[in-house]
Amino acid sequence: MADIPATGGETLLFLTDEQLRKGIEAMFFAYRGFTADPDRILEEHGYGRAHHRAVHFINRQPGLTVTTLLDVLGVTKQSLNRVLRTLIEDGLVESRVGTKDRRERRLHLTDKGAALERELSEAQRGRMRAAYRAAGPQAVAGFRQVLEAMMDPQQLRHYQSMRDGG
Amino acid sequence: MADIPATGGETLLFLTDEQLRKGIEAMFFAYRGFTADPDRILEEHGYGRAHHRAVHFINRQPGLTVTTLLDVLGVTKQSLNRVLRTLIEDGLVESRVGTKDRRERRLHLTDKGAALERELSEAQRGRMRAAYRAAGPQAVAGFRQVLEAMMDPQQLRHYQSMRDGG
DNA sequence: ACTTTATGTCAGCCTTGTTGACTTTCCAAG
DNA sequence: CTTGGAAAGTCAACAAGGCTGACATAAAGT
Repeated sequence: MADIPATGGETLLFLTDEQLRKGIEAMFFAYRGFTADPDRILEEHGYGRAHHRAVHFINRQPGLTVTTLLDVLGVTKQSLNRVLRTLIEDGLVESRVGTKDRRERRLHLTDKGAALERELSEAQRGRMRAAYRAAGPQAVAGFRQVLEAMMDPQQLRHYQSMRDGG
Repeated sequence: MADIPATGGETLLFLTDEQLRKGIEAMFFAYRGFTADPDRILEEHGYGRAHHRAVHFINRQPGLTVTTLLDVLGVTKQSLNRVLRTLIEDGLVESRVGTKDRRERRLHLTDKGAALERELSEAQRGRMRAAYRAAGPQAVAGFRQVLEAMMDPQQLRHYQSMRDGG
């Protein structure tokens, strides 16, 4: 990337519109690749991306409430409920009444749900792993820095709420 | 990131599932931020993301044919046509019969279309610029390396077909 | 003349998002 | 104990934007 040393020691970027547009299109095309493998698997099972997202976050944080999941996903409860209902009906997700507050529904994956989650995330991790290996460790660090800086503060909060594996 | 030097001089990454999952969620949350600003603007104008994508690529490559645009966007002609028709009716896009091959329709933005494109891309570039500045030049290079490695070969082809501003 | 390509269009379907209205359950404060 | 409000679920209706299939037209190529 074109950059020039600044007087203070840090570097200043030449952020031309062309460079920024390149970054924008990189996001667009890469996101397509990012979802391509799970999409294929989901189609075989008769599910969509919305199901993937639900299953992913339930797996990440077993026992989370519907409200929490709504907040993370950023959709309406009606929209989520449609997805959640089919997952529960199909026996992938279990909805347990909260022990302390019995209005809450604590969401868990069943064995069947965990199996689908594994299938989906293995495919997605496979591509991510390949991209990481191809780009190298320094690139990976930069990748995550830029993505984090691109998030809305609310989203960043959800992102950071996890234990970090690296 | 955790990495260990290998015997050959290159580095081997510890690609734990946790690290990969973090990268996956970074993509998910960042993509939401990435589309948030244009989405707001589009809504004011009564358009959707599909219109944004069409306008973006027509602006990038004025005079491109419908078939080319279909290939870049990766949707069906029926789907694109619906979007393209409203853009032409609203006077944002002009469809000119090809001079050499008169079956082709060459797509161009009108002044009005270019104005919307500018409004959208300025918002999106604004966020991208802020993220780039926050992360620094080295991070930006890594960001693009990982994204490129994540694309499908076909998508990579479209991505690379452009002149690179950096 | 015939085939193929590029484009457009109609009809219908699905997923996944939305809003609005309403109910049930249940915790917690008065 | 009653009541307010939060959590959850449900029904209806709608829109955007994907998809398939079928078909029409114009123009290019063989």
